[in-house]
Amino acid sequence: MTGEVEKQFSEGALGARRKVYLGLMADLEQGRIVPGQRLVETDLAIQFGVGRNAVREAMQQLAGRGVVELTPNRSSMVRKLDLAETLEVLDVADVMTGLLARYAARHMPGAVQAPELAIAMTGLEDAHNSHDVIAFSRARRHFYRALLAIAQNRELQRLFPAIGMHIIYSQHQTRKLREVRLSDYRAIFEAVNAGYAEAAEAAARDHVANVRSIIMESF
Amino acid sequence: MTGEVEKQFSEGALGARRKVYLGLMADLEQGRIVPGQRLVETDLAIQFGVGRNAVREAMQQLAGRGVVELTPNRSSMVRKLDLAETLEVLDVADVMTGLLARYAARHMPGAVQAPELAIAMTGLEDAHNSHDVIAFSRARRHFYRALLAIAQNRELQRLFPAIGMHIIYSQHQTRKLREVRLSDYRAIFEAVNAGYAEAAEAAARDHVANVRSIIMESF
DNA sequence: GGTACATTATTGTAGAACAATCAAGGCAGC
DNA sequence: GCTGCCTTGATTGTTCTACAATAATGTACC
Repeated sequence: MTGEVEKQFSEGALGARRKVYLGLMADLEQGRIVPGQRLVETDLAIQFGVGRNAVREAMQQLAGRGVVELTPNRSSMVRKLDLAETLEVLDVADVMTGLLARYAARHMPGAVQAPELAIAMTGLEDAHNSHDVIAFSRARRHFYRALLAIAQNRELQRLFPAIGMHIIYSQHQTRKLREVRLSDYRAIFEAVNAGYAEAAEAAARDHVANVRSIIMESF
Repeated sequence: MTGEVEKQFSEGALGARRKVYLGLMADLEQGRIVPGQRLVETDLAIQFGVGRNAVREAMQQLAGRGVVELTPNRSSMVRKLDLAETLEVLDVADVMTGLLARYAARHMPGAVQAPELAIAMTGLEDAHNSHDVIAFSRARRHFYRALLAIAQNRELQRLFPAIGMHIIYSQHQTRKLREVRLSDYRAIFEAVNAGYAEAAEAAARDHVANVRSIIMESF
């Protein structure tokens, strides 16, 4: 509700590394850091109130997730994608999102997480109507989280968030990459909800294709 | 040629973190560590002659690659997959390997890395004939590396090795998961070499399906 | 104005130190 | 003998200091 830094949970019960990791992820989602930006270890250590070790461990984690790029003896950078690499990311996202939707639909009948998906869908609509870009990003994250929970595939849960979509969203937040998408999400939602695996996969891949074409126009 | 620890390059010019990372990956491939094994930070630090910091950074990297599992306040473990999670990994491997083969085939015409793939294929046959399980693992890694180089997709290059196949291979090294595979690899090789994208994808996915059924028998 | 050199900023690495947590063994009580 | 608590040891989590190595920047000299 407030403009505050979204302290994930009740208190600072988080470990130091996790604090940095979550902090930077939130910073990216909310535009406080941008692709291409240089991240200096000591600055981050001071900013998050942790030791430099913890920062370095978090950077390894973030690099694995495709959020930052590490080059020896150089400051790490928030990953920045040119058009070519953006399309490469989308090629991977295509098959992975398709897999996600297919499995979510398959496991939907009787899934205990079904309500969460419906809530996430509503949140997506609310955020869309509010024209709040950041709220929409968060809602989208919740939506995918619900899909992943339903899909019941631990390897997919591990790897899907490692796809460079975070960066793509961050680089194109300001663009009009939002109109087309709500209907996309609804199509995915309904196919998954109905348990239509083939339709869900198709909707998911259509969505990625839509994102791709919008990006190609506006790049 | 020798049974030595495969010092990747000429000398110890590697950084400390990388030394631990590559060392543990080699240890896994060569069976010196096995899924389920506990890894103690201080031991590794002594073993590789580096500081504990470097070990912890390497563990973050390895966790991102799906090689170890980190649980707070507990020693990290080499990831171990039960049958269910093995199948989940294979579901992801299915679409990702298919994507890899399709793109490799698409970019094959005129690819400068074409010879490397042929060499890798030969190495695979040699290793198979020699009945050396470890040599076969290395050859298989070279084969996929060549495919990734040809496929020209940086996101795939980043994510594909993060799929938990390392662990699957490690857990089933001793089984007869080897007879069927050489012909699989040859099928992929020939489709890719000919530039037949559809056939390459099909061959790759058939291969994963074969691995799956062999594992399901012998589990 | 450009090249060589000095300076600064930053990362890479090791190590000490201590708190926090978990696992295991031992001891007491029933 | 069994159960449950408690002590103890092993290990991780974390910060700090220190210094070497490297890259980026600025400066003086020609």
